[in-house]
Amino acid sequence: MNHSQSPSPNFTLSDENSICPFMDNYDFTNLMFDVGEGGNNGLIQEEPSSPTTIVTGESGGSGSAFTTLSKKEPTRFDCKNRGSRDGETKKMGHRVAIRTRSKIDVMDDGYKWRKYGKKSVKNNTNKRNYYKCSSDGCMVKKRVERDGENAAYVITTYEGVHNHESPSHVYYSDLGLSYDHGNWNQHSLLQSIQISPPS
DNA sequence: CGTTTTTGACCCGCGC
DNA sequence: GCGCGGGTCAAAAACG
Repeated sequence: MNHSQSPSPNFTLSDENSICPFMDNYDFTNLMFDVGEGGNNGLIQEEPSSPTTIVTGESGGSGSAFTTLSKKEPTRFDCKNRGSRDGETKKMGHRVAIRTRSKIDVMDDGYKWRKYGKKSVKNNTNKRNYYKCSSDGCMVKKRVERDGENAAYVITTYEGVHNHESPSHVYYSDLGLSYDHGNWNQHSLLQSIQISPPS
């Protein structure tokens, strides 16, 4: 289970990869972008020229549903604000869904994730994994599931915004390095996505 | 020894 | 009101 634990460049994936695991394992073929801000239906536009689609959703309540690449089953991301438990303010953070083609299920985006659940969903023989940021006070969640039809694809959904820098960020910042090929990961991508953090 | 994973149970919203 | 689908909890095991 221990994939690349440390954000160090020395990734030791159990696979046959060794040098550049990112480029080997990750292939951002489809990213879904959904700007479900308020009322607009964040539909994805799948452009053949740039097959990069990202889906983000900001708090919601409003059905920021998006159709996934014209699949037969319209994948819908309903904002389940289960805050009624403790009467907490039902505030959900940023949401980003990314569909990638990768060999491995979980991709190391620089953050430390702790798995807290596994569930088999409908329309998908594979299981969906639920992760939570293990950083203190950071309630960012992440859900990873393989595409039912294309097992080569992995759908990763981030929910929330980190209230801290990623370990890899501080690591590389300390070393004076910048994000480059080796350190490419979703962190930089997410950074570019999360341009409008929730109030 | 502390942290994470595992796994079933529980819980909750929604549709019927 | 009930059942389904999905999300989370929590105890124990596993891991480093």
